[in-house]
Amino acid sequence: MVRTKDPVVRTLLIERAAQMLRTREPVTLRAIVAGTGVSTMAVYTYFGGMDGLWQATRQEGFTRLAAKLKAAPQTADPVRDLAALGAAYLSNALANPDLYRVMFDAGFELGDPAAADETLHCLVRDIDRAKAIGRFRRDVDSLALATQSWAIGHGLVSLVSTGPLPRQALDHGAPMLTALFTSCGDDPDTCRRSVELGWHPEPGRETAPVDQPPPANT
Amino acid sequence: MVRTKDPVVRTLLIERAAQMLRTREPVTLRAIVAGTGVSTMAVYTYFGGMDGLWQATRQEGFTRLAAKLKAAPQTADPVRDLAALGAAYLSNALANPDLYRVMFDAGFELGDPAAADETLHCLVRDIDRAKAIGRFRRDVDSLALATQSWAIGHGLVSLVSTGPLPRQALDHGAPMLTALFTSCGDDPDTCRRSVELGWHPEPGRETAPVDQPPPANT
DNA sequence: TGCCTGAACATAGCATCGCTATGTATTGTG
DNA sequence: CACAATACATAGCGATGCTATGTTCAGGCA
Repeated sequence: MVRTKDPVVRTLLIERAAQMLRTREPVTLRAIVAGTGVSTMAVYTYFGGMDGLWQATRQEGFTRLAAKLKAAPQTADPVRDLAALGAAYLSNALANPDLYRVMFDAGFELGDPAAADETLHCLVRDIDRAKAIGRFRRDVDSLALATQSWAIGHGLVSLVSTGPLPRQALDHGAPMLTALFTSCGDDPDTCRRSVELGWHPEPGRETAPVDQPPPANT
Repeated sequence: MVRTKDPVVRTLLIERAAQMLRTREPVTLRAIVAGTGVSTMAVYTYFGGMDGLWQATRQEGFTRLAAKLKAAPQTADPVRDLAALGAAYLSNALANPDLYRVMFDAGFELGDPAAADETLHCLVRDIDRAKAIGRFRRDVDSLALATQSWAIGHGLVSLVSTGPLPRQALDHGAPMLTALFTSCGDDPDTCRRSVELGWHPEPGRETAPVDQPPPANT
């Protein structure tokens, strides 16, 4: 029994909520605290209620996404790196589909809005690099292009993860990004090759970077 | 009190659920039947439970979308018409944001999958027209391009309607569609003009085709 | 040392949720 | 006109999120 308000209990509850989200169990107050040894009151002292828990879970989703994007490879080809960011985005969303859904569910505000901005900044940085080396025109609005790339990734993964499209539809990402980047001034063939390189993770690295085991035994 | 299993009660319940969705009230069984004079059992005799009601509501969302897309103007310029379909898609989603969210929420299957396919078919038809008149290359996969256009629209409207992006971010749709269609062989400048024409509804027609009044007084 | 205050937690209970078992009224049919 | 079937209302069950109240322990002070 921990006396001081330790972050141990806090992360314990968040991870338990994420786990129940992952295993498709109904995430209820009583079910969350059932296996932890703490009482229902802990959720209220730590998060102020279920909404606070959802908000914290949402934050956790953005944190994991930021970590995934930060771990994306950085090469001399910014267009390739942009495609790699897109692939990492989709990979993260598919690895944590329920966390991803919570991230973009309405009704809850984000505790720290900087987490979402940081996501966009990763894209903006590579876009600026592409402009610097002449791949993209200098009059390209970096933030706008980053937003458009985000919309492509989000649209694809939403329609696939919890929507009507099959998983194979994610392959549309490469030609879509190629079309978008080409419209920013990149040479079509060069762009296509760069995007293909970044989009498909090279064999040898982690091809299925799931940070939690699939729910096989539960 | 209707004796025979009339569709009147059925649509009454669906519209009541949609209304409560729209006004952000918590959509509960008891709240739905509160003002209608029918009992909670009606939901079970008509829909088999709340899941059935959600499914029917989802179907209603697709039906409205199909109607909106069918009402989109048809001109001699198929690329313009494609952009108009995209604009109609966004317009419908913004006019019924909660219905739209239910449409793509996981956990519920669609009663009639043809409704979703019909949506895509509207796009495919105009894409085929564009191929027929030489705007798009003949080797373009119509279904793939339709899916990609759908992903763009869905991604944009998801991030705006219930997400972190401001409404103004919808303007990204035009350059994104232009980039996509240009990659299919259309001339960049011609494509941009066509998309602009279809994207922005001409003044004089209905510019805000909301089929329900905005919740101003509630 | 002994007590006292306040924070951190457990316990019990409330209003409400979705859902179902049961009762009641109406319609069609012989 | 009696009977079966259907459509609906009522009451209640288990479970939910949440809160009011009780209980335990850390740490300051005489």
